[in-house]
Order: sequence, then C-alpha cells, then structure tokens
Amino acid sequence: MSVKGNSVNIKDSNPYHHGDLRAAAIAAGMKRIEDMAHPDLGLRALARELGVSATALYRHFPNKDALLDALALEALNRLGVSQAEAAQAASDVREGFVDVGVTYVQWSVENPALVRLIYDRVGKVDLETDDPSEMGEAFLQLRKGITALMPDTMSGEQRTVAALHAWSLVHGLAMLILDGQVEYDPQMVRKVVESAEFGSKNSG
Amino acid sequence: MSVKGNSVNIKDSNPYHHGDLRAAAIAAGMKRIEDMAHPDLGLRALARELGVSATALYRHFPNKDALLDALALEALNRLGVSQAEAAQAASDVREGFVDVGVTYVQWSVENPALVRLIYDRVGKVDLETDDPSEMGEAFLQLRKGITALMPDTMSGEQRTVAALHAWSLVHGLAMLILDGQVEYDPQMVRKVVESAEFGSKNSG
DNA sequence: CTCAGAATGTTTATGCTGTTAACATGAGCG
DNA sequence: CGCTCATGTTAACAGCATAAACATTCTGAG
Repeated sequence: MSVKGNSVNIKDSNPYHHGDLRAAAIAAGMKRIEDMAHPDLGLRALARELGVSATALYRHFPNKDALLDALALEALNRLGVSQAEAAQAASDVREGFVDVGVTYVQWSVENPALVRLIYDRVGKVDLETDDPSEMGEAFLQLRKGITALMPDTMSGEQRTVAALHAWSLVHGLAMLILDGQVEYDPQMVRKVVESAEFGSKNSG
Repeated sequence: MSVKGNSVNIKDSNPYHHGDLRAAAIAAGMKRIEDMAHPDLGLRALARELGVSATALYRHFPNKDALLDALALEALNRLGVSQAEAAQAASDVREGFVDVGVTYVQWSVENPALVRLIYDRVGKVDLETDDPSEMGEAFLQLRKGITALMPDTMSGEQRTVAALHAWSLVHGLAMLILDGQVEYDPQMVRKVVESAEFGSKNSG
C-alpha cells in the first residue's frame, strides 16, 4: 500500500523525496515573506505550498527559528549586494555615502518584511549565542561598509561618531517609513541623507 | 490617559466580578511586557496572572490586537511624558533638542519591548483604519514636539528636512541599540545627537 | 547485484494559542 | 422582590510548533 487517499499528485518525478527541500524551503519562504508587511511565516503553510508535510522541514532545520535565521541571512546578503552595487557605482566618496544611504532606505522600503526579519533575528541571536554566526559575519561586513564611507580626514572618535550617525540616520528613516510614520518620498529621502554633513567639508 | 484610579477592593471576598478588569489587564500587561525583550503577550498567561479566565478579557477588548493597541497607547503616553519633561528642563533651544533626543534614546533603551510594541502597532493600525485613533493622535503630538525643536531660522522645506533628520537619527540609534547592533553608551549617544548640526549654528 | 543503514519523508499525538458559544453569577434599578 | 444586563465561567474548535514512531528512498560496501 504505497498510495493512500492522496487525491492529487503534485509531482510525478519526485513523489516521496523532494530533491532539495532545504533550498526550496528558503526560496519559497523568501517569496512568501516578501509579500507580507510583517514577517510571520507558518511552517504548515510553507510546507503546504511546497507540497510536503509540515514535519518534513524538521529534517533540514532544527526548528522554526533556524529557518527564519536562514531566511534572514539570505535577506541580509541581498541587502549587502544592493549596498555594494551602489557604492561601486559612485565616484566621489561623499557621493558614495549618499547613494549608499539612499539605497539602504530604498531597499528597506521595497522589502519591508525582509528588513524586519533581519533585525528581529539579529536582535535575538546576538544576545544569546557566543559563536559568530554567519549572520553576525554578514552584518559586520555591512557595518564596515558604512564606516569605510566616512571621510578619512577625521580620525578616531570623530570617525566612530560620524559612522554611527550615518547608520542611525538611514536606519531610522527606513524604519519610520516602514512603520507608516513617514510617507515615502525618494527626493525627500535624498535630501535628508544629504543633510548629514560629515567632516570632509565642514561648513562649506 | 493613564490607568484609572484603582480604588477598588480586589480581594474583599471571592469576587465573581473583578471590579475593573480592563484597567487591571492594562496594568498587568504593561508590567509583563516591560520585563521582556520582545513583546509577546499571551492572553492566557495574562489572564492567569489576573486570576481570571482567558475569555474574560473578551468582555473588555474585542480581541488581542485591541488589547495590544491599548497597551501601545499607554506606552506612547509614557514616552511622551519623558519627552515633555526633558524639553521643559532645557533652557536653550539647541540644548533642548539634544536633551530630548537623548531622552528618546534612553527611554527606548530602558523600555525596549514598549518601543517595539509602539511601532509594531502604529505600523499596523495606520494602514488599515481610517479613523484617527487615539494612538494616531498621541503620535502626532510626539512628531509636533520634535518639529517644534527645530530652530526657526530655517523655514519650509529646510525645517521639514531637519525635523525628519532629527527624528530618524534618534529613532535609528535607539533601534540599533535595541537590536544589539550598537552597544549602549550614554556619552556616545549624546555625542552622536550633538553631531546633528542644524542651521542654528553651522560650524563654529 | 544485494542488502544494511543513513537520509528524508509521513502520520500521529501533545500541549500551546486565540477565539466563539453557551451558560452562570451578581449588581443595580423598577 | 424580580428583571436585566454587564461581566464572569467552562467547553469546544481550529491552528500553531514540535516530538516520536513509522515508511520510503538513496547510497555505498561486500
């Protein structure tokens, strides 16, 4: 008795084994989260979409949190790619900073649930685990990217303060837009980011 | 609107009726959320703490979301009080801005779950309801408070940009600290907020 | 090729959750 | 006193994450 009352054969080729469920789960999970405002992924719903029983996912992720971590990592990498592209496309250092900042906000607006997922996860993970997970690694790179954009005319604390200012500014702006507190207006975003005046040219 | 006066005898006899369950639920809910990193309130747990059946809460709130909204409103009011105190204590306008900003971050650090609750709720509510809820009202006041702190030497768009910059800066800084991405250092926070140079005096 | 065991899937079951429906109690007013 | 209504109760349902036991397929060694 191989087949019970299973009415529908979704896949003829791989009826029992899925092939690469882990990858499929991440792909479907990403697509699913992207279409939400707030990330709330259900294992059962995801499994249903994959044509698989809910518990099958436990062969590839120890629990739901692990799945979300994997998704957050994927999201973080995508953000990183956007950032890198923006940084590379700019000529001037100052212009580079503005573009990267604007990109950060823009990407956040276009992927609200992914941003929330990233910070939800990073907020939970870093506090309770010691090992520098892949995610911590990816985030560190993001931070370095921002710091690298600060003009080198300043040094030490100035630099730290400026980087923190820049990151806070774009992150806060993105969050306020995501939460519906600020209307998204690309031109306004650019103006706000440009209004951050770091040492490279003080008053001029 | 804080919790109403609790001049109610809670434990005179074995009261079938609780007295003021709504207020008690909000009070207990606040205390419960304050002790969390991330706000996840369970109706059953809350009811258990109140010595009441879970479904009793449905006599006072149509559903869990409504309860969370009430809690978010309470949290928002507390934040507003802190802001107002800081603004009032400052003499100079510029000093006032810095103090208010620092207070915003400090309060957020001291009440992480409340901040998350506020923005979670405000993000959901405003998008699907048209009526200007109490919460929207309270938030508007907060926004006005920030805008009022911008120096009046600038006008129109300059002012808007500066206010948005200021709000984004402190909000982003608070969020990054909450999510464990930035270590909380009060002096550093102050320096970062001070590094926001709005028209009043450019670069000395 | 055969067959054991590792991978990977399924079914079943447990205890949690929010929520609804039906019923019980007690307070306040005629 | 007796009616009514606000406010409490228990029972029940659907959905959730997750664990345990069982089934199927893939893989590699003899």
